[in-house]
Amino acid sequence: MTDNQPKRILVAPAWPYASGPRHLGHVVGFAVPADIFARYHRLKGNDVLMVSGTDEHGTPTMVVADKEGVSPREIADRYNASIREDLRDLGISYDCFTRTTTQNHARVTQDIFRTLYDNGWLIEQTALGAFSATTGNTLPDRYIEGTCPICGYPQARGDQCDNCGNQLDPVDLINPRSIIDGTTPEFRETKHLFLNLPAFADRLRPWLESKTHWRPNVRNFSLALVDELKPRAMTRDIDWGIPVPVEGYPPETKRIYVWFDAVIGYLSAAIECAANRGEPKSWREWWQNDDAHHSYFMGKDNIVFHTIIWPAMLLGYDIGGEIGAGKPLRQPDDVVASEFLRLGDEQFSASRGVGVNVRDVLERYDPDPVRYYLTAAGPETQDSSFTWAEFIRRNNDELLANWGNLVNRTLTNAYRNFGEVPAPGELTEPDQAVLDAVAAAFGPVGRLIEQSRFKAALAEAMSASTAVNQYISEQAPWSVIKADRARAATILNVALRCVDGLKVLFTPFLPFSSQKLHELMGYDDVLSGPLEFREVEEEEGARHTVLTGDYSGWRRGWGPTDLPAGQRLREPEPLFKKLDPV
RNA sequence: GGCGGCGUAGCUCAGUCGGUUAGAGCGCUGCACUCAUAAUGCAGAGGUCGGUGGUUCGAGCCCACCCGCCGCUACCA
Repeated sequence: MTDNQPKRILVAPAWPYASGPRHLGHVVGFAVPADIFARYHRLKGNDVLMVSGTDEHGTPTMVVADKEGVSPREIADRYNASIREDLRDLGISYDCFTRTTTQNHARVTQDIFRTLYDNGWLIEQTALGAFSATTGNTLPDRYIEGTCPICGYPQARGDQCDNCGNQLDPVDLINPRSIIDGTTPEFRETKHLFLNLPAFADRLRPWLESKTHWRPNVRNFSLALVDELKPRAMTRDIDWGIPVPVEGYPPETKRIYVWFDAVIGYLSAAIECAANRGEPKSWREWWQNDDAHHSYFMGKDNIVFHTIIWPAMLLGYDIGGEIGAGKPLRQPDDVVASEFLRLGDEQFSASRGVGVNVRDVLERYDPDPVRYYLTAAGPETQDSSFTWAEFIRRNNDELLANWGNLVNRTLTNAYRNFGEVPAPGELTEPDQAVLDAVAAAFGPVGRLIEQSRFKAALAEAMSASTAVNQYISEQAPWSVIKADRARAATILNVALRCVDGLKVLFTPFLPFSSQKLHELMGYDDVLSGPLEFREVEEEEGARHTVLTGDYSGWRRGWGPTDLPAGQRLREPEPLFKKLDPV
């Protein structure tokens, strides 16, 4: 990715589960890093395709639906709508943020499932499963509670006893009960189709070993798994999900495992996006192109699905059925997993009500301070804690004090004294040095973004901002102008050009304030525009709404700008609000 | 239990293949400036790099053990 040829970059952020509102711990992992990466590559001139959507099938959606006495579809609809609004308001620039309940997604999923079955990678096995006595649905191990057969702890979970730490089988629990409604689960034999993961181990291992540029946590974790692979069931005893395209698996009782279809979303959403644009074959430029690059973004809990299961599915699908049409599909080039965000010293947990919902934050604060915080203080290499006090402090003492203040003092000086970008005279050595410093920041910041080192990239951009603050303090145009207006014009011209360059440097991280600054600088075009919802129609009147944007009209160019002297400035206003300490 | 991670300045964290006086941001102290949302700039104080013992000419980085915290352990994502 270091040459100058435009590249096809697939940005693949994990699919948020449509079973409830998403909190900061979710978006810090998949949304914000992916968006920084996507926006950077767009600025650089690459062909970015960022696709994802809400993950709507599976047990968690059903559990929520059962609790509320509504259909799973109703839950999925509700949270698809709220999650895509959260993501729009955070400025996550998806080319297509769709959902897994589309006809397109079902078609692609079934093609892959059927092809894996025909190729012999899905094998039928029977296992003892737990079922809810009231609904007849599968009861995942975690939803069963009982007395631990080892230590006698009365609230052991089906998979593990929280008291003695032993791993359990729900069948062995004394007095088992469903945590959903308290009834005793039924255990009976059930057949499923298992993906033969061990059969791929010898191809996955060297592939993983070759990924030396991955974050160590992702690579090491995956390599540890690859030697102990067991076949994994890809069907479930539920009636909410994509029907199994194999005989003997009626949709009334059996559906495809939610994770099987969720990872396929990266492919099906690319196909949908192409169709929505009226170029139905264009997705192949990303998926069947040796020069393309695929980067996946997620929390660490999703690693196994992206480094083992999805690659195995792609290997098994090989040159494909209907979708592949004779050519293999591209494997992940990078899998970027974040660690976990804690709330103070507690783990975020949707089920225990510990967390800060994206919506709650965005109702009180602008998106860029939130993005700044999640990038600067996010759990990039180890778990980190969110606190409101830290959020306020980062906003006031870093974002506003350094970058916001630089913009404000520069624009205020220039606007008040000249009303436009003043024409420069001859440049002094310090003038050239600060311009060079800003220009020189693009290389490292870009490289760090490409390496998924977003924290360091943002710090690098901030230090470039510091350099310009230093320059202005040393040159003191407010003082110079009293005796030498021409020299003050030169200083402010240089400062404005620096700010204009920094604006681009900050755009991937802070798209909203960068666009606002773009306008204050007197530009009329779009650096980073609004995202939008579009309705998509499928067969028989089925409709859904996708989050997208018209990125083709956004300004390109990863480097210093060519700010024209004489360009009228607009009346300055602060980019960021000072927040009251909590 | 097994596997893995973490413990570096008051706070949050960087420290790539072990190599000169251990870094950053914020906070703190002093000075300067006063264009700017009291925001900026300069200077400075502050760490026996969790503990113990090893390997090495040399260890924050490697090894062993110990203490503390955490995650994963796959039909919950």
